[in-house]
Amino acid sequence: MPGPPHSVDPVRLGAYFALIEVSSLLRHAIEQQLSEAGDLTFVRFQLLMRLAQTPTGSHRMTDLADAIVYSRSGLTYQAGLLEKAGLVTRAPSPDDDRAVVVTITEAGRALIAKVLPGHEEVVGDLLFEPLSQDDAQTLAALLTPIRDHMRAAPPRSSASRRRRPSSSS
Amino acid sequence: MPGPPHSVDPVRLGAYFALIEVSSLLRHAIEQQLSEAGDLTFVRFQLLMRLAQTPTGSHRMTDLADAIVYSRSGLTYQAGLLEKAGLVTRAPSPDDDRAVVVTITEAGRALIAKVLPGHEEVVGDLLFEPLSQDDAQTLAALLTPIRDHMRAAPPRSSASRRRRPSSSS
DNA sequence: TATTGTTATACTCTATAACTATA
DNA sequence: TATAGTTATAGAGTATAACAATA
Repeated sequence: MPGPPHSVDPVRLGAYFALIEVSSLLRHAIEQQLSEAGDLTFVRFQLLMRLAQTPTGSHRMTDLADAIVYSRSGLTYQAGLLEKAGLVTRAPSPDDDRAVVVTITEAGRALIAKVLPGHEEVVGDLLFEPLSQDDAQTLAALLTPIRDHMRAAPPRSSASRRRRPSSSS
Repeated sequence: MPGPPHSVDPVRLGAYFALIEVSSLLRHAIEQQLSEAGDLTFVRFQLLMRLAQTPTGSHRMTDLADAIVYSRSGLTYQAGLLEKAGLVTRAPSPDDDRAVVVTITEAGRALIAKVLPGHEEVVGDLLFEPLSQDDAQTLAALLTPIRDHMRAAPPRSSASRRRRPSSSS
């Protein structure tokens, strides 16, 4: 019986599988902690974190969508939930009347502060426990260029809004 | 205004963020390729791959659930879809009449074969493009122990079936 | 005309609890 | 009694397409 026609580099395969598994398990654990500690999902936590990291605590909707993940409509949904919970505000941008500026509130910052220690504990226990400080450094040094590369070359995902040919009934 | 009360190790933070971002972007791209090339989701692809890797092409339901992800009911759902598509079969286990053995079909193997080249291309282009062979080796060497550690210490996730105290309605 | 964002919608997925059957 | 798996159910999340408004 034939094996795979062109066997894949086992080293890469191992790295790839481990990456998938690690991120999947990590995300699972994080979701659970965030949910228990602050009724947050990982996506909403990421959004709040991204906002909290800027001096103004603000971002445009599109920037958030590009940074975190998805479709604009998906972000509108999540931002709506955050706003409803009083964790962010949305206001028209002064610069561009089409744009909406999302800003984290005090309550949002407080929630981050409340949740962060437990979050870090999970990440520390799960991700970094088997790693030395040097290892962590190495890991960052490997992953950062990958991240930049992925960001630079949006190959299939994140095609900005497509427009169909229109016309023709 | 107070910064974070106990600033986090920036190196670890960088590694953590990069990991999240990389896996998220990668998964997005993979989902897209699998969907276009073979009408597969990543989860179902993983299930088929896991099956294809064993000599018999079989696994018990519980083993699959533990290996890939989730709740048993979630796996039942996904296995049902795979079975309906003719990619796997389900049969009672000879050893244990409670157990169900899932087996990949020829069609399942064919679909894997059809989808795999494109899959590898995406992974190669996105994940390994900025990495030397040595880098890939290093990455695997870092991630594998983490994976094993996470598997060994299921901290919050994957509590096997819990049982409430019962009684006392 | 291109871009920003929202809405409506339809669908996929996931988990919890209750249940059956076997060890 | 504990484990394997399924079912019913209910909710959350996501993307696509259509739309309104501004650049």
